[in-house]
Amino acid sequence: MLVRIDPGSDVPIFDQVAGSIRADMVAGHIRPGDKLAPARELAASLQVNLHTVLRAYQLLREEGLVDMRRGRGAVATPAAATLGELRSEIVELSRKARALGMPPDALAALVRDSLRLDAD
Amino acid sequence: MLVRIDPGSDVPIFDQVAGSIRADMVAGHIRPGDKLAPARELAASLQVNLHTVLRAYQLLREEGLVDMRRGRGAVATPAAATLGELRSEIVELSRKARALGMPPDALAALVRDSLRLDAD
DNA sequence: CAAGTGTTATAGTTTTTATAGAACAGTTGC
DNA sequence: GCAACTGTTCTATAAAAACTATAACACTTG
Repeated sequence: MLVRIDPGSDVPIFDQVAGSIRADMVAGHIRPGDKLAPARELAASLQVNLHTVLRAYQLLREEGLVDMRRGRGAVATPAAATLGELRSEIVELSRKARALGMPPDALAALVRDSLRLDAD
Repeated sequence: MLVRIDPGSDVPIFDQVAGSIRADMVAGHIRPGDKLAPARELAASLQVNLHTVLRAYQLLREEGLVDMRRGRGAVATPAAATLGELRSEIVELSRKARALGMPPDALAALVRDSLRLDAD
């Protein structure tokens, strides 16, 4: 599990960490049953505080993507696999948006709002 | 131009305003050449500070979606029309994500990261 | 029982967001 | 020309969110 963050980004670190892990689930690099890196260990490797990583992990848990228990660590759930079903759509959308020169944050906000609305 | 915001949301107001306007561009409700509401006027109707609305407008300008000049106001650019090309993809992705019970913020982060990466 | 895990609590600093008021500088239309 | 309206810039403040730091706690595994 390789997590990358950009300290200079305006996106919160905990959000970047969660996003990086979600991307690995979509790509199939993280599959159900796989253990995530221990929070303390990941925090050290990213040179970030333990709580920042834990917040990312808890965000993923709220989304049903990981199971967490003290002593056992964080483990990817079956829901992590269903994420892969979105892969082709996301790739296609990204491709078109890139061709239009659309900034990532703008497209993300667009998708977020679309999903938030009751009907499309 | 109808702008809706949710004061209780965790999404910043300026981001919601920009998002609402982008959504109108995707839907074709705002077309190139259309004038956006004057910042002071929109701020008053949303009961929000002038600077908050201006920040949203300037965000859209940085994305090339609007032209702004003092005295003349904010006007949608040709880029606002190309946004509509993304409509079907966004709708389809939202539909699938909703079926998977995916939270809007999680999907948004996924799309954002996908677009940010050099290659898919 | 020891080592490793997430959990909780408290505290403090930094950054971001949002507000407020004022003055400035272009544009438009009378 | 000028009055009204536009975004722009500036200073200042308050509130909220993000991040760090430290410590203690509780469950799991070997």
